[in-house]
Amino acid sequence: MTDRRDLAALLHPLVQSLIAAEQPVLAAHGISMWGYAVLGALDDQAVRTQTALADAIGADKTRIIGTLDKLQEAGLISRVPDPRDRRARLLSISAAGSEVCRSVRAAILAHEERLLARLSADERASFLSAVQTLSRLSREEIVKGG
Amino acid sequence: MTDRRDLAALLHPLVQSLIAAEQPVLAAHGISMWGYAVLGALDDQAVRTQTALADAIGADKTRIIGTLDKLQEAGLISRVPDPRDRRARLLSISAAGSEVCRSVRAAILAHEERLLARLSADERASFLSAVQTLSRLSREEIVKGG
DNA sequence: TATTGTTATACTCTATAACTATA
DNA sequence: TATAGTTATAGAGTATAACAATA
Repeated sequence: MTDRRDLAALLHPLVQSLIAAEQPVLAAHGISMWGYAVLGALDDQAVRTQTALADAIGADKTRIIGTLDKLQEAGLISRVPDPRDRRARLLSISAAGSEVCRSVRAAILAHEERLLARLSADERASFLSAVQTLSRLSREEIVKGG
Repeated sequence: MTDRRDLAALLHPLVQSLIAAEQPVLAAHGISMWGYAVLGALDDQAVRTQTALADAIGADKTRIIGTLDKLQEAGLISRVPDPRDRRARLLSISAAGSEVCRSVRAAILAHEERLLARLSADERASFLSAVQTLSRLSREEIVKGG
């Protein structure tokens, strides 16, 4: 191992910059970062409760309410009481929401491709593979050092 | 390019978990995350003003004052008015501070090594190389897509 | 007048607790 | 009594503005 700064110190500023780079794309589509996170989660599969959705994107249930209000108002998601248990809200993405999600993701990935062009083909492939492997670890696994 | 989530979405939770994993180590040495950031910056080189130090670690100048107070009180840094311009504060790390920095870094790197063991040797090397390459980019370069 | 550090203030984000409705 | 969602409140972290000292 060559001497290096810790991963958090290296990655934290990078992530902050990546988030900043996403803002213009999100603003152009009229959605927030949390709105994009919600669309991304619902694009995979519908969800039965807002609490489950919040967990899926690492947010508090109280934190996504305003986001859901806006997405619903914009017609990007559907949010209806479950007829079998009217306490719960059935959440799903609309065709328009799916289109926004795809469009935003394409723009962000295109932007990221320009950054990844700084890496060699080998580095690039291994980097993406490693990021996906590590991002599959749970917080507990990482904290414990699994 | 295989379809994937965007880098910020993949890396943000990972970084949060890495930061959480650092807390016990930092607590054991009685310093905060910002304290560790300051020690890391001063370990490379002394700095003439607090504003320059804040910039170096991506913080606001008003944000590190309490941190500097604590580090100074603990004898981990030296902080004296520049005799040639008494507005500025000459900042440098002490022997004790350097020792704490080294000790904390060693513990964090050892922890991270356990995580990186999940990657193949090839992936691991390319991942670290890529992270260091990307982390050298300025925020402007990343936002613009350089 | 400009700059460095500091303090005071306000703002944003987030979490906690209290409330409503359903079960 | 317990759960889902919502609202209200409070807390942490951060940025902005005002201030004192020095140049």
